[in-house]
Amino acid sequence: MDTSSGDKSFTIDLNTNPSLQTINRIPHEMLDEELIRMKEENKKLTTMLTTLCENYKSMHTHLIELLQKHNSVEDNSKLLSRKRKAEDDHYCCANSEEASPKRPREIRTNVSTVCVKTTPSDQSAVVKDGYHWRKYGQKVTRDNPSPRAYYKCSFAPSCPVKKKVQRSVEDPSVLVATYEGEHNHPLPSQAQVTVPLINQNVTTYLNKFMEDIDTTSLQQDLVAQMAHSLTTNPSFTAAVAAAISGNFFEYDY
DNA sequence: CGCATTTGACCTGCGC
DNA sequence: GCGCAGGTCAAATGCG
Repeated sequence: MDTSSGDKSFTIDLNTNPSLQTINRIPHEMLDEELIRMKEENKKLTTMLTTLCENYKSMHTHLIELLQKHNSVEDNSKLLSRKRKAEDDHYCCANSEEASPKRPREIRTNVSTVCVKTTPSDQSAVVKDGYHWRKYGQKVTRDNPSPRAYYKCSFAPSCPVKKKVQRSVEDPSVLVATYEGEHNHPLPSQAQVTVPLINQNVTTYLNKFMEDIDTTSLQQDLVAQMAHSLTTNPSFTAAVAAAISGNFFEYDY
């Protein structure tokens, strides 16, 4: 793969169907060499992962700072309704498992928001996340002409999880789903799961952040490193495939 | 017939 | 206390 070209498509052939008979015919010395190479690749990947985690941490810290600034500005704005302010408090504490001190009666746990891109022809406010939901209400809110739908998890009668789904004001093709609570049962089905775009709070920050950095060079560097590590070593891809198929421990370390 | 959805009424919290 | 807005309930309705 030529990462220096303008082609932004990125595919990795993991060689997921290696012939184990071929592997068995490889001399022992070569296997040792491959093992050493794999360890080196593993080190590289570990280093990359560490770097990514550090970048994520710094971005997360930056995000929290920006959100705090953003909320302080909005608190001073008299244009917002009282309920909207309450929602901002709620979003501020999303995923932090902190209840608002102003609302001790209402304990919100594990609140998360996801955005899901839909096709323009798809007018249904349905987010396929693998769980079974029963719609129990719909309301048109003041700040959004699109109706907000209220769902309860219907897979288990005792499951307390609720979901609100509403189309985004900025982009009607984007469904914003807010989940409250935690499922007390396993995921019934992994099939037909709609891939969420990203946490809504992160979206705003990332849009600004990505304007400030050289995304092209960053992406090219990352892609080049990952592609090089993964594709130049057939043994690595064979080992990955073996691990996936459950044969990883057949390797004699 | 049973279940899910719809929708108007009602409840609740909050600011003035 | 009143009004507003979001959230929930439950009877009516639709559908397979």
